[in-house]
Parts: sequence; structure tokens; C-alpha cells
Amino acid sequence: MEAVTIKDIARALNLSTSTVSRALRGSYEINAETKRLVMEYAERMNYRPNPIALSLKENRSRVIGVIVPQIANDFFSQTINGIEAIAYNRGYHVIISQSHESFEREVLTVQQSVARKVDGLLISLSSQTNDVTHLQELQQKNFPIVMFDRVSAELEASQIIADNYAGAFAATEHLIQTGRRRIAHVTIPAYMSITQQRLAGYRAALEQYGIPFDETLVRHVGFGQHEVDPIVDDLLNQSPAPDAFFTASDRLALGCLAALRKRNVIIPEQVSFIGFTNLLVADLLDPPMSTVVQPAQEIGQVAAEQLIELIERKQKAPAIGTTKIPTQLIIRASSMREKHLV
Amino acid sequence: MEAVTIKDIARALNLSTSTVSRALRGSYEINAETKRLVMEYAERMNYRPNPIALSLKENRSRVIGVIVPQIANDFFSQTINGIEAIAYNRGYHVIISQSHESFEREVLTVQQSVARKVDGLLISLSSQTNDVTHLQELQQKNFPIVMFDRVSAELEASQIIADNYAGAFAATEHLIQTGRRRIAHVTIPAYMSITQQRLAGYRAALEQYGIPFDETLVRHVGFGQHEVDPIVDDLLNQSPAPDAFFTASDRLALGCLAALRKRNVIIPEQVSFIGFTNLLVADLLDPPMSTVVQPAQEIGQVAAEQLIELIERKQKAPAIGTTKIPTQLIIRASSMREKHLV
DNA sequence: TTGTAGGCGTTATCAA
DNA sequence: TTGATAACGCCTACAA
Repeated sequence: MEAVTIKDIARALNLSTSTVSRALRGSYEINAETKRLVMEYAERMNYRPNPIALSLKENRSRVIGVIVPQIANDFFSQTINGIEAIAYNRGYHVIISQSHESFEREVLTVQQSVARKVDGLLISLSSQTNDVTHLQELQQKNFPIVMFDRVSAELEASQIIADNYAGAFAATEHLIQTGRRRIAHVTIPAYMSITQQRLAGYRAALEQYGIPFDETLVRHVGFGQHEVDPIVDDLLNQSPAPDAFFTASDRLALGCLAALRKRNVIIPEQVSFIGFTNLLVADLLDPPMSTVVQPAQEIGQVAAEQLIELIERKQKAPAIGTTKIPTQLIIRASSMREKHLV
Repeated sequence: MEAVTIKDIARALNLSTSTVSRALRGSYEINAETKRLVMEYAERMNYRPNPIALSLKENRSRVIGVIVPQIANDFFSQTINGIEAIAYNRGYHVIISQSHESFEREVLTVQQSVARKVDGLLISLSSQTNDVTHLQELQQKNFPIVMFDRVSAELEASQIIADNYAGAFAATEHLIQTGRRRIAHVTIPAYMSITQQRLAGYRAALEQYGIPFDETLVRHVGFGQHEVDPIVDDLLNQSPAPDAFFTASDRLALGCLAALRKRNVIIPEQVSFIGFTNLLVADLLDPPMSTVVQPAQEIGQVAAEQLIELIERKQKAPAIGTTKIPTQLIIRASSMREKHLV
């Protein structure tokens, strides 16, 4: 894999490397004939400038680092898809790393990415992360960072999130309007930003409809295995038992469904925040599940746009703020399915 | 983001850059005291070698290029997960690109990756790709390439695939053993490697059990939208109609399920090749779906291992071959669920 | 209009 | 044991 360099072209054409360089970028005054000659030869030899040499010279790599808790997760893989689309359009490549929901690995990965000379960082925090000094330090050095989905208010960086509050409000409101009063909310750890936003939306909807908030209906589940079952058990042992479930993720939604089925309990309706790539799945579950669809791809796109903006205009005072992308509530009730039957 | 360089250290310690360099890599003979001094200072200043400078010098980037049709796809995101795990352990970063199932974009992306100076390429072909000259050219230049999942026999590169033949055989055999005789096989375009392997397994099982192969039961579906419905219609209009479906992917499995439900038809059993991240989903569908589980993560791991091997021992004659990773057939029948009910 | 030289950060070679 | 120099590929200020 020996690639053609400017030096090779110069030698072959009996020119200096600077002349060749100028001819190729077309900038400086240069003899039209020389330019044509160089261009032709470069074309023929399939010359491509070495991006590594350029990076070294320009002190920029045109690479964006992306850190997510997990790649093999519909929400994040869709986000990455959105990031990738924007990045490639603007001439950036994307290096992806995973924190595996571990604070330590997140810190390590951030350091590695920076050592690798990425031009900026897009990050969604691990579920263990409640200390963001590793990011604050970078920011003080003026290193471009944009956070998405799982963010932290302690960092003065641009943040792109789904409108979790509105989504949770809409989901809860829908359940109330269909007659539910005891809506269980099974969600992720309490200190995470998205948890708080969703919980707030849930509470606001209850309040608006005059339903007292019952904290025993709210359960926080970590990211380990087999944690959902006992929680569902516990909820069902309440009297009165919940008459609806509002879950915070695919994983929890499926866990609750499985637990309910195992106990042979049929809940009138379940709504979940989801990131299923193929939303058809939600409709084909038994029973079908209503969903608060997260605009994963759009979140990725907007995050990438803002980061590149930050990288390219190296202003000291970039516009920092939180961008909320709307969610969409899709109702899927068993009754609706029957309509399809002939 | 000014980083500390060897030069900075040299200046601060009144040494030459070569001495500092030696001290840091510890290799050459060097005064123990000097070494200690340099190490300490480097540590204190949080020195990190500039990987771009190293790449330029060593003519290697320690980056692996990965090209998949889609990131937002359970199978591929799991594969990437496996690749990432191995790569990071061996000091490589991973740059991911998507071909979006387009031949043109695949060619473009391959060229871009090479221009970016990745040390090697892991690729799963787009569904449109049946010409692999863009890869053959690279190979002739001795550029390391490993293919996975969607491979091509026309390329003499290592290939890592699921044991599609055995998986399809097992699925078909299972359906036959439960009494099915007219097993529809809804699959992807005919020229793709995995299609052929699965079709061969399907046919072999039929043959072994003395069931004549009926080509009208085999349907190839492209990657566009809304293509599944009319095909299911058509299959159901046959007489006798199929008594089982064996589908080649998540997307086709769900498409068939939805189409069947829309027509209010209940098929006794459906088996599919799948890559669902959360296999719980298959069990919670209505009806639950049996699956040929693809070892996506392992495929990624093995592919990454083989590629890195290829990169690091720059032998002219690397061991080339096809590695088959076993699949796993998981039976999920409605009757099994009933057992769980109290 | 073209060539020379220096530098981005690092290391290998040779000289001191 | 340490330092000076050249080189990786590219660009550009300056000299010719």
C-alpha cells in the first residue's frame, strides 16, 4: 500500500514539491500549463493527500469522537446514524467508543479520545456518571464538547435532548384520559437527567388531573440483569394494584411485559419511551404497546451540527444552550387491532 | 487545547528532544537520573504522545475501518460491538462508515477509508454489491481486508460468517418435524452470499425428509419499503397455502407477521434468522417467534482478530479462509407459553 | 512563476 | 550518556 505523494509527482515531473503543492490546491499564481500537467499526472496516479500529514500540520484531525454507553442499543445506534450523516457531509469522520455504562471506562475513553486528537466530542453519559469533572477539565481548555440525551447541568456545554418532559406528560395524560388512576412509572436511576425530566412530566400530568402522586408507584431500576421481575412483583402486590405501566425504556418495557405475562396478569395498557429501530415491533407485541417515540436520529444530527459549528468557528463565546427535540406519542391499543380483523 | 510535546519537556529540562524521547520510551541506554526526571515531569504535565505524529512516522494509523450497510440495525450494531471490544484491547480505534445498501456509496466509502489511512478494512457488503473490483484492487496492493456476514467468493480474503447453512437446515428441519410440509422461505436478494447459503440449508432439509422443493414457496425481497405485503398475499393465495414461514431477517419476519395479522391468518409457526438485541422481544410477539440466533458479536470479534493479525504480521501469504460461527435455534411455541400460566 | 527552507511531533541514526 | 540531524507528507513565507 505505497501511496503516491507530492514528492513522487515532483520527481516525475521535474518540479519542486512546492510547485506541485500549489498546482494541486490551485491557489497561488502558477503557470496554467504546469498546473494542467500536475493535475493530469496526479489524476492518473490517483494521488490523494495524506490526511495524517495534513492533521499534523494543521493541528486538527477532522475526526469527531462519539462516546455512548452502548452501541448495540436501538436508541444509540440511531443517534450515531444521525451523527454520521451530518459528519460525513461536512468532511468529518466519526470514531465511536463505548462507556459500557461504567464511569471509569467513560473517563478512560474520554481521555483516549482526546489523546487521539479528535477535534471535538459528542457524549451521552453513562448511567454511573454523576461527576463530570473529567469533562469540565476539557472544557476549561476550550475543547469542543456537546452532550446529548443523557446530559449534565453541571457542564456548560450545548445539550441536545428529546423533550422528555412533554413526552412523559403526554404519555401520562393519555393513560389518565383512558381511565387509569394508578399509573406505575418504572424508570432508570434517579440521578440521571432524563429520569428527572420524565418524572417531572409524569407528576405534572397527575397534578393537572387531580390525581395524587404516590411515590410507591415510581420504581428506579439499574442496568444490571434480572432487576425488573421483583419490582413488578412488588408493584402488583400493592392494593390497589397499578392499572397501567409507564416505562422509561425498551428494556424496561419488555421486562415489565414479560414479568406481567409470567404472572398471567393483563394490564389494560402499557406505554413506554422507546427507541426500537423497527417500530413495527411495538405493534406486534402481545399486547401491543403504545410508545413515546424518541427522535434519536434527529438528536444525533442536531448534536453533530452544533459540535461542528463549535469546532469550526473557534469563537471563545459559542452559543450554549439546550435544544429539545419533540417526541411523538403513538397509541396502540388492542381494540385498534380488532378493527383490522375482517 | 495546546498539548504538551516532547519539545516542551526538552526545553523545560534543558535537554534535547532525542534524550527526552529516549527517556520516555525507556529503550536506549540512558542515565537513570535523567530518565526519572523526564518521567516525572512528563507525568506532571500530563504528556501524551501525539498519535498523528506517530502515524506519520510509522506509516500506520492504528485505526480500523468498518463498513456496514446500516448501523441502526441490531445485527450490525452487535457486530460493531464485538469489533470494538477486540480493537480497543489491541490498541486500535474504529472508524465506522455506512454504505446504506448502495453500491455507489460503498465504493466511495471504501475509497474514503483508504484515503484516511486506515490500517485495514472490515466490510460487510451492501445488498447491491455483486461487483467487488473496488476491493480486489486494494487487495492486489496488499491492503488488509476481512469480510464478514455478507461476503463474496470472488475476493480472496478471510471471511467470517454465521453458519447460515446449518442454521437454515436446523430451522427447516424443526418445522418439518412439527408436521409442516409447505414451508415458505421469504428471503433477501438471490445473489447475496448469505441468501444462497440459507437457501441451500433449506433445500437440504427438505430433501432429507423427502419433501419436494417448490420454488414458488421461495420469495426474494429487496430492501425497499412495503415489499413484503404483496408477497405474503401471493403466498397465501396458493393452494394449498404455506403452513409455515421461514424468514431471513428481523425485518422480513416482522413484515410477514404484520401481513399475516392484517389478513387475520394464523400460521402455526414462524421461524426467522434474527439479530434482535433483546431476544425477549421474539418471545413477547403475538405469536411468539422461534429464532435462528446469529452470533453477531462473535462474528465481529473474530473478524477483528483476524484483521489485526493480518495487519500486524505483514506476511505476504496470510492464512486465508472462511470461518463459520455456529448459530443457535431457539424454539418458542405458543404452547410453551401456556405452561407458564398459573 | 518556481524553488528553497522550515516546521508540525516523533524517532532512528550517527556523531560527540 | 547525550545531542544534532534527517525523515515521515504537506504547506507556505520568503528568496530567486
